[in-house]
Amino acid sequence: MGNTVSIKDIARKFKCAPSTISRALNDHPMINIDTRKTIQEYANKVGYQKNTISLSLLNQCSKTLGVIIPSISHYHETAIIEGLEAILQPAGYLLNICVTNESHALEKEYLNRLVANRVDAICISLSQETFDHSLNEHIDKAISRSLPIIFMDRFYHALDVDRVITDDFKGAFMATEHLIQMGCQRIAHLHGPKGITVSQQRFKGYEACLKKYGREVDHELVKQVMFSPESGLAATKSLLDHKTKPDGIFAVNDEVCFGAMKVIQEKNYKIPEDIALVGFDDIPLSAFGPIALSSVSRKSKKIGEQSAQLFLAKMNGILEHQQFTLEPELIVRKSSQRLISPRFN
Amino acid sequence: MGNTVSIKDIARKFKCAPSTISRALNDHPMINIDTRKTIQEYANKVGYQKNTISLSLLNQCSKTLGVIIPSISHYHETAIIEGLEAILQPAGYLLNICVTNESHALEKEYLNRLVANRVDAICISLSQETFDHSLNEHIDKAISRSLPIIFMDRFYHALDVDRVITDDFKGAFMATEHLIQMGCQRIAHLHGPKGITVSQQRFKGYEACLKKYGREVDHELVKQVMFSPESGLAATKSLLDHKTKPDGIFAVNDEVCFGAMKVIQEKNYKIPEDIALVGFDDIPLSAFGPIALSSVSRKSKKIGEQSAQLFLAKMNGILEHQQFTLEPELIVRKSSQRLISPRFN
DNA sequence: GATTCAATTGCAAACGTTTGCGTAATTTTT
DNA sequence: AAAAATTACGCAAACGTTTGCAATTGAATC
Repeated sequence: MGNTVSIKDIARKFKCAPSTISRALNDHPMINIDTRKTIQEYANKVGYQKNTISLSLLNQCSKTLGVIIPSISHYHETAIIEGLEAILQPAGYLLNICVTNESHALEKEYLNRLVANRVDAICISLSQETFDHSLNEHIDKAISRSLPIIFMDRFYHALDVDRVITDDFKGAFMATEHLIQMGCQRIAHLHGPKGITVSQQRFKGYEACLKKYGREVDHELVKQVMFSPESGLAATKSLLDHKTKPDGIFAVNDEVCFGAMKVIQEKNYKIPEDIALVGFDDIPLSAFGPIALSSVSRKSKKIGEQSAQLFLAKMNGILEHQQFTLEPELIVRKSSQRLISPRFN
Repeated sequence: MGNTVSIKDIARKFKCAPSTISRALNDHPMINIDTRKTIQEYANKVGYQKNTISLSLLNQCSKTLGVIIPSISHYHETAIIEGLEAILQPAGYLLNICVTNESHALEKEYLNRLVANRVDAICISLSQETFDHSLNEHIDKAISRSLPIIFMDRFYHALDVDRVITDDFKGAFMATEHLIQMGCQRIAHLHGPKGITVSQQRFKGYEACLKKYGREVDHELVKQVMFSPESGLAATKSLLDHKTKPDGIFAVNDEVCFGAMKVIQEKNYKIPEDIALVGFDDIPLSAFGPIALSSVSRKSKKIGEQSAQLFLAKMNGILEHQQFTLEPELIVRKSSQRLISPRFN
């Protein structure tokens, strides 16, 4: 830092006003063309780099987007970040990424820090704790200072906000319907963590689909899991230990399915003949598990791209709130593609 | 933004100087205790939030760390970010995360942008293109302006720099030695992308271990891959199509192994009996693949934590360059744990 | 030769906050 | 009652950059 050179330094060197240097560096026609060139060359030589901080202060805009996410260890979140960067890098923005680990306290802390840093907007996926305890004054406060907040995936109420989500309900419906069409009679559901919108929506889609086909949700067949293979394994084990085994499982995400596949194979059931399996997220490894896994893609990267575009629209003064709901897509692979009728019928 | 309230606004309200407000909000004893309370309450009521940008300008430090990584789609990178955040969040820092997609142009662009934003330091893992063409003037320039640069994993020469890496050589050596001890005679290596340090180091470790046991590298058994399961599948297929098949494979990472396992099973070879397999990175799904995968853990989160601590040391004025080399750990699972002798002997 | 005009450049304020120093006003000490 | 000390606050500069406006210079016009 000691050797950072500023416009003032250059001005001293040339014995002229900082404003002249500023204009010269910005190629302002007001400045003599030769003067401009000379100054630009000198600035280049001494490695002058514009200080964006002073600009942020002046223009009241930091060219930075705050991103708050509950976790960064799954494909979905990293794909969102890739989508955000794909759009915002060319637009000259930087990303301040904050991971809350599903903690409400951290979410609040980070939100404050981003506001203090005057990010131009915040893209947020709420933490589980924020849901569980409806602790959302921090969000309301941020909105009330007219800082654009864009919700990704998880939003805490149906208020008039900006958001980009996937139609989880529909995705779950499609997955369940697919299992039914594959001849599954007892379709279990590995239900995600309680408070989270996506868990709830996926359960509702599952429920609605069963209802459409004249079936009821059998609560013996619904197990709650975390978003991890270990959790999926444990839950599936308890499903298999039960007297009425499932012949199909729709799980809240793919990692959970990897755990499920493990224990199903250990118990020598065949996938998909005995138990058909559909996950959610379509992670890059889904085709490379024990059995190629069928999965609902929620267009994770697209969520990032769409959020970024919504953000850019906000920056251009479009103030109306917008809601985007992306269409999920069912990717059918071996884990649910039955060629023979199920053993338990 | 319209309704952000500043110290000056509050000063107008109380008909006093901004300096008084500033001191009051910072609980400076110079200010009358009652005045302080009154001002603090008012500030709280109107939702005053300190503008950190002005502070950054004043203090010449932005409380932000720039992070430049080539990709964000693997466990390793996200774990690094988790490690960085674990240490830097409590210290009051924010992260500016930039993903280069292995592009030199983007790396350069992001580096400039971070410098312009006056981040306090940069943690960087160089892009492949930067290696391939030795395009590192941008790094030298950044270092010459005495901006602390901490290299993670990939560093471009043995210069006196700050860096935190895993001993890839040793990890590869351990993996190869393990395969030898499991009775493997023809150990193949799925070699990562050419230019990258980690690929080279892992190959060297593999090579050195073979040499230790009086063997030569058989270049028919070394295939180059990208860091993806698809690439691993293709490379393994070509290995298996060859007349002299391997009975052990050490792969540059776990994703590659997932591809390898797929094709090995399709061809009805047994893992680990016919072909034993060891990967690298120990991703969360490694135990949940087709076969529980043995893998070298490179302590990804630890790299982030150590880098963060090195950064904090720099912020505290420790100027000497430091190099940390973390010890890898071999996690043995089923994919390499042979109970019977190999079929091809 | 006075006036107008164009071409360059400088001045100063602004963004929000902190901080050393100066200065009142009040209290304590002699 | 005068001197000294304490308390509480204001002034102004600083960080780096931009920008409207004023000012200077020189040349062109009448």
